Amino acid sequence: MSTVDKAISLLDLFGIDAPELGLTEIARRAGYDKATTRRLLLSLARHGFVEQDGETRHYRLGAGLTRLARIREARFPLLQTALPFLRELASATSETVHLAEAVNGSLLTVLVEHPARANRVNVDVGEYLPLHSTASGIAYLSQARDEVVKAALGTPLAAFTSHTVTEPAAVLREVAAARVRGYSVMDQGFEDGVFSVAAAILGSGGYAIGTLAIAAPVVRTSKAAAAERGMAVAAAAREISERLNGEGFDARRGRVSA
Amino acid sequence: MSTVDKAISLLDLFGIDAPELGLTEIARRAGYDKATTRRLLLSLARHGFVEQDGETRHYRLGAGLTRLARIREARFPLLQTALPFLRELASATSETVHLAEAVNGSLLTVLVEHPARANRVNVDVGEYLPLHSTASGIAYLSQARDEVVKAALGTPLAAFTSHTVTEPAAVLREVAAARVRGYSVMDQGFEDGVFSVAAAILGSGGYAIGTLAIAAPVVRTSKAAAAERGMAVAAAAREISERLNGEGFDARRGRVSA
DNA sequence: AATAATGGTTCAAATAATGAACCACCTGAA
DNA sequence: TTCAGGTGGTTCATTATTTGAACCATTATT
Repeated sequence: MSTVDKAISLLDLFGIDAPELGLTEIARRAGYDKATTRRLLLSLARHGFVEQDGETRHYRLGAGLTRLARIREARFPLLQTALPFLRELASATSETVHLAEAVNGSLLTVLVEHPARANRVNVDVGEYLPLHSTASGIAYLSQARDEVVKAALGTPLAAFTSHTVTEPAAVLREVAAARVRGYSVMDQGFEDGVFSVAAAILGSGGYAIGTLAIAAPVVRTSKAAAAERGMAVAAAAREISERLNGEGFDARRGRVSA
Repeated sequence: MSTVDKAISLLDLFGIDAPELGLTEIARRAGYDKATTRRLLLSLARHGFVEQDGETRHYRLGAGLTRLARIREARFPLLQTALPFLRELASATSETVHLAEAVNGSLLTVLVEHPARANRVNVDVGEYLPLHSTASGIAYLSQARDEVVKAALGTPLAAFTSHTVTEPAAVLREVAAARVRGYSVMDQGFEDGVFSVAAAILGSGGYAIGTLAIAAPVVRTSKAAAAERGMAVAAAAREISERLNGEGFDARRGRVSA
């Protein structure tokens, strides 16, 4: 493992649940020596990726990340483009709506809108979504390159609930169905009691770069409700893709026409 | 220079002006060998800090940054808290309003609201602001630790325009004036034709963690207008500080009371 | 006063980073 | 077709950086 990987992996220790950590704690969690850990943290701090509290001496994520994230957004305004659609869907359906982005062949939750009601599905920003057992994952695979699909189903598939489909062939059937339907459906494949629908957001190459999903308690989900939500995410995902890739983007062909 | 620093410094090559770069280009700009550069990029890509376009093979900033930036924001909601104030100020004054955050003793622009008019001051997200020659810098120093002020004025001060004040003693007088007044004033110290006012945003320790500034063309700036803008930024900065640090935050004492 | 935490530092030994030279590929020119 | 010059990407002996056990200073806690 390269030193750079070690340094960056330190950043992954900071989550919503553990926003500030001491040196010894970080070294212990990461499994590196204290001296090493400190040197890595200093490098990260030099670029504003972490910062140290003057009083407690604890470390936390720094503002340099915000800067780079905003430069990326300027180039690729996924969040900005998608946000109004998430709001709209969350308010129309009164269910949790979340946006995931493809990173290294994994899906990463980057934006969540929770409805204002007590019994709802909770999704956290920063959560990774397995490809074979979430509506988002199936939707993503339905518009991904063949190699990506092969890679995703090549390793053994984990069973998260008693409903999780773990045979690659069965997953592939779901993927194909989603491609035809325009959206994917997942009944408690990742978490018990959660029913989701999702659709892929396409990049200029015509392949999925992310997904938009609605997650609802299974008790509030009828066949009709699922279809309705599915049509809604599919429409929103299509609209987001078009805005993202500019005019002249044909969803059928999935390429920017010259 | 550590390997980690080299890797992270590659990210700094991606700006608003150069959002996508090829391998050779990156190696050339960074001054590293092509093989080295590629290995560093692969490490960064493994964590989603950069991603590679499948067709052009060019690299750009990745979605992993967004994830970490959002985790930070969850802990420290400066952008979220400040955004409505920036909007409000920009619309009330019809001038450019920008928010900067302290990173390693430098000020970094993280949020900008431009007014809907042709003749305005342009500020870019990601820009660093010199401490001695911008209204933001002076405001920051007016609420910074003594060591920070000493460090900032210890090295020779660059003259950006014919108006730039470069004698440490004169800068210190400006800093003191800003502390008394509650906001700082800068007349074309960084860019000709630009007049700015700024106020510090305080962290829970009572020291500046960032600044809020209004930048206007000097032709639209009278003494009265400057005072008015100054009062407005000061009030907004105070309000943001209070919200950020929770109730019980006393701006005078600048500490969270137990 | 002893104990056990913490953050931080040192330097010889171990390991990982480096870069010149090398492909393979593409594009435009002759 | 062939060549030149441009990509992105790879290899491996040489070299420089990273590593970590042991160390110190400080701060609670017993």
